[in-house]
Amino acid sequence: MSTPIDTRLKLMQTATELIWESNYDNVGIAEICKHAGVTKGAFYHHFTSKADLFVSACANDWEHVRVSMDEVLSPRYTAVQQLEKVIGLLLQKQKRSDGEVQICGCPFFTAGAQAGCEEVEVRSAARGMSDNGVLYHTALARNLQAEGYLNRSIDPAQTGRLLFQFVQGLLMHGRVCQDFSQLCQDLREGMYRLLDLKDEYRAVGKTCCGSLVSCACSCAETTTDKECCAEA
Amino acid sequence: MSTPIDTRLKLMQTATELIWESNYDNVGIAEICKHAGVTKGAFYHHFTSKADLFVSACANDWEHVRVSMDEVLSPRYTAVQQLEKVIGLLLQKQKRSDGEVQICGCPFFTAGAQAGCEEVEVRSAARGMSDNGVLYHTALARNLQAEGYLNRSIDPAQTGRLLFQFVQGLLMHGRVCQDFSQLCQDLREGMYRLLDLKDEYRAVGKTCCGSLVSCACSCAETTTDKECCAEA
DNA sequence: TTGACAGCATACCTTTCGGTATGTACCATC
DNA sequence: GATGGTACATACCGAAAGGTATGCTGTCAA
Repeated sequence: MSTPIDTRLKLMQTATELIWESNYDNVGIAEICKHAGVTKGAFYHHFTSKADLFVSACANDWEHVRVSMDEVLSPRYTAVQQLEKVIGLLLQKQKRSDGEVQICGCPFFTAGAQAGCEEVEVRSAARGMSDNGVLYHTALARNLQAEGYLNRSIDPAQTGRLLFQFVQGLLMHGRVCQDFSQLCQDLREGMYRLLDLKDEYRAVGKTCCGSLVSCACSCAETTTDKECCAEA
Repeated sequence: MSTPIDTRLKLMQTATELIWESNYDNVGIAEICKHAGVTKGAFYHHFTSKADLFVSACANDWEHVRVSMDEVLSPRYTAVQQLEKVIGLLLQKQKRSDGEVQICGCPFFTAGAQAGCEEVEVRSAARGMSDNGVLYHTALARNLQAEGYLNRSIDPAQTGRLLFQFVQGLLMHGRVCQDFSQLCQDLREGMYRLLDLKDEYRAVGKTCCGSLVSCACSCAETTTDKECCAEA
């Protein structure tokens, strides 16, 4: 017995999943409905269009991410701890519901960048997600600077953008290559360099995976450490 | 009077243009044909499928980029000159045929990252483009290190990846935001940081645009300096 | 002169897409 | 027990997609 709100949620979650693993244009409404176990009638009862679903799914997903990010950027943690936890969250996100690793990047941002000039709602939703991402990376950069972890004086806003842009590019590249252990190394090293983090606070990137990654993943608290970097 | 090779070339170029400004899934064969001024019959005479056209267009475009990159990475230039010229090339690429600035990123790489699990040819072509990009950025990083422009000892291969990933993310982000002057600043600053380029070789990023960018653009040799960063 | 083939043009096919129109089961309210 | 609204289900639609079948036309070797 499912309530209307369940149906709505299921549609958003299914859309997120499918678009994540493929892309906006390539995932049809029929496919989403089939995977969600509902009919088209139900779909158009809850959403006015495919774009509407996308925007809603964006908001829904961001709400989850935001909660995690707020937790991770809590003042309880030092800025370096925050950094490591953000890295952990990012890696954690690149896993499917079945636990298998599949690097998909950010479906919403990707969709926004992909969608041509048309579909303004989709683009603006993606842009909103992008702004959110930059905002949180900016906060992270600001914290790191304020607590004296950085070698240079930086512009937090610009650094936030750089971090976000790098992460997105990294994930896109990971999507093509599907090399998770390399993704781990590159993510860490890239962020360190963009921030110009002081050497003593850099985790030894050489050994990558293993304890480092599992440590990073564990902060996401949804899976055990073991399965995080199995191929290492 | 157009020769068969003209038709083939026109189709590839048109496909590159349209996909560049939109995306692979969203651009139809009919649209490409219309813009190229040929019919579907002509299209399927030269290409077996849409994916085939994409792969061919990839190769064709890369051939042009490669020539530019080989020129830019010539030993005639110092490594910092090479770096500035690469930056110029990247910015130069973000302009349409009509001269207007439109940040579109790399159509091939984007397509590869976007295309779901299907269309293996498309994915592998995009991956090839990605490998090419990494290769050349690696060479750039190696040169910079060899000539002593960097503060730290780096792994050129990893740094090449980081640079490429960052650039792709930057361009995707630019695609969403369409802020060219910010793109200029961020591109330069991001690359400097990822390389950890010595301070004395960093162009003053604060003033961005203006002479810096036009200088960078001029190396592409296809347009005058004036129109490069008009809104500055 | 003619056959053959490259290089197209035109018409059409099938599938799939986003979206709609309409019907129905259910539950609360009066 | 009639009414009305919510929450769907089913059937269908027009448009556009990628791709095909076939016919025309110019060129060139035999």
